[in-house]
Amino acid sequence: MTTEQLNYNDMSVKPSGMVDHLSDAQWAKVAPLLTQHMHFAPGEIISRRGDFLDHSLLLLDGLIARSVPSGQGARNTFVALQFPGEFVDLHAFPLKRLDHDVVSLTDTRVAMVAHEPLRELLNGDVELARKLWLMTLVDASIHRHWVMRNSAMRALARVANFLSEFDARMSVAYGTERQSLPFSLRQTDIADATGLTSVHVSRTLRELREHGCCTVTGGKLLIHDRKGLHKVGMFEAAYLYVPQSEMAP
Amino acid sequence: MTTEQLNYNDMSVKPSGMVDHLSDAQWAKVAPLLTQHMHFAPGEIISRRGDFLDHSLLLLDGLIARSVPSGQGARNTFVALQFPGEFVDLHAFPLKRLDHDVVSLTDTRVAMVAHEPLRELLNGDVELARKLWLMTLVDASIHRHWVMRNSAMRALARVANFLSEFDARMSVAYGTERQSLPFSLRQTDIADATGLTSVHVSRTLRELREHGCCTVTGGKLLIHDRKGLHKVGMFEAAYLYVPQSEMAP
DNA sequence: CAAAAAATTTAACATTTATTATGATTTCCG
DNA sequence: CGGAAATCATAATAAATGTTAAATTTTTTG
Repeated sequence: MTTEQLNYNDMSVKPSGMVDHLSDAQWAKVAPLLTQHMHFAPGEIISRRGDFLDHSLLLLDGLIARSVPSGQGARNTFVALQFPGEFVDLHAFPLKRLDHDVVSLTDTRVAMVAHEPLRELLNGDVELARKLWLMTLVDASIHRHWVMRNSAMRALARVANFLSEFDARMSVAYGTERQSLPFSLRQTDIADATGLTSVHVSRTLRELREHGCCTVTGGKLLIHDRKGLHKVGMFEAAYLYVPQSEMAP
Repeated sequence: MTTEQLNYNDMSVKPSGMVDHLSDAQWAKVAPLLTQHMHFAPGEIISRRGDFLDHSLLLLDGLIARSVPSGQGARNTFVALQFPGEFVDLHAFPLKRLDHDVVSLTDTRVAMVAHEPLRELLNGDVELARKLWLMTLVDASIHRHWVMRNSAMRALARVANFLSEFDARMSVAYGTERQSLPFSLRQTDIADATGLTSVHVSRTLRELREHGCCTVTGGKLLIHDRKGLHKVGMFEAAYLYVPQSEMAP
C-alpha cells in the first residue's frame, strides 16, 4: 500500500460510474474530502472483518472484492465486487464495524474520505445524504441479486449472469459498452463469487465459449453475442439501478 | 388485506426488535407517522417488483418474505425475511422502485409510514435519518450473510445456520430467548430461503433432529441444543448488528 | 530468453443435491 | 367429527457439482 496526499484538488472532474447518482453540484461538495489517495497491489487486504473504520473508500481504478472466510479455512466467498466509481465501504459510515474483509483483486487506486468531515458535510445537506444512502442501497439490491443467482441458478446460467453483470457494471464505470473488455479476475475469483469450484468454472466457461456467447482469456472478456449471453444468464439490469445519464439508448 | 386507521396513537410504546436501534426520543418522533395499520393473510402479495412505493411498512406481527421469481416460473427465491420490529421495505424510501416482491408468510400486522411526512421528519433530524440509514444497512449485512450461506455452505450447515438466524432474530423481536418458539414457515419456505428443494430440506431437518440439535414440527421450533446447532451451522451473530440493549448477558 | 510459478484444462471418480413418485401425516374447513 | 387439501416423509433414480490428480498453457521473474 502506498499513500499520496494531493495538495491540489484533481478530483474536480466527476468520475463516471455509480457516483453518477450525484449531481455535478453534489460532486463538487464531496470531491474536496477526497484528496488523500492510496494504491494497493493485487491481493492486499485493505481492511478486515471486525475492524472499526473511521473512513470510507471511493474506488478510482481497479477491482475490489468484499470477502468472507467461508467455513473451512481455505476458500473465501465474495459477497460483493466493487467497480471504479463506486464506494467500497460507505456502509461503514453508519455501521462503523465491518462484517467482511475488503481485498484488492488488481492494482487499485482509491480515494479516502474520513467519516468526521463527511458527517459535517451531510449534516448540512440532507439531499446529498439521501443520495449516499441510496448508493449503499444499490449495493444491497445487488446483494439480493447475488443471493438469487447463487441460490437458484445452475452453473451455466449463474456464470453467464455473473459475466453479464460484470459487463454491465464495467460499461457504467467507463461510460461505454465494449465488445472486448479488460477482465482481471482469475477463474478462482469467479468461483469465489459464484459459489462454484474453479474446476467447474473452467468447464462452464468452455460451455459458454462453445455456445458462442463469450470467451474469457488473457485478461480479456470477449463478448461475441451479448443478447445470447443475457438470455443464457436470464440477465435483466433493473437491479443495478443505473442512473439515467448512463441509460442513453 | 384490511386497513385500520387509529384515531389515537397506540404506538407510543416502542416495540422490541430492530427498532431498538432508535432511542425512546427518536421513537416518539416516528410513532405519530405510524397510525395507519394493515392486516394481511398468509400468502398475500403486499407489493410487487417494479412498483413505485410512496410509503414503507414496519412489521408489527407475523413474518414477511422479500421474494424474487427465480428463473423457471414455479419456484421463488427468498432474498430476505423480516421479523416483527423491522422495517420491511424502508429501502424504497431512497430507492423508490422495488426490485422484489413483498409477501406475507403468516397473518401479519404492519404499520404504514408515508414517505412524504417521513422526508420532512428526517430533514429536521439528521441523527434519526442516520439511524434509519443504519437499519437498512443491517438488512444489507444480512443479505451478505445469505450470499455466503447459500453459496458456500452444504445443506446441513446451511439449514442449521438458517434456523440459528431465525432463533436469534425471534429472540430480538420478542426480547427473550426460548427453548421452544413459534415457527410458521413450511419446509418449502425454508427451501426457498436456502436454495434447496423441499425434499432435501426434509432430509436435512431429519438429520438435525437425529443430531439432537432441534426439531421443527407443528408450527414450533424446538431447540434441544442451541450450542450444538450453532456449531453445526457455524453461526456467529455479529452480522445481525443487534443493538446493545438486546445483548444483555 | 529461460526457468519457475501460477493458472487453466481435462479426465476419472465421488458426493451432494435434484427429480419423480407414492404413501403417511397433519391441517383446514364444512 | 370427517373428508379434502396441504404438507411432510421416504425411497429410487438421475443429474449436477465437487474432488483429486495430472498434463498443459500462460504469466512472472531472474
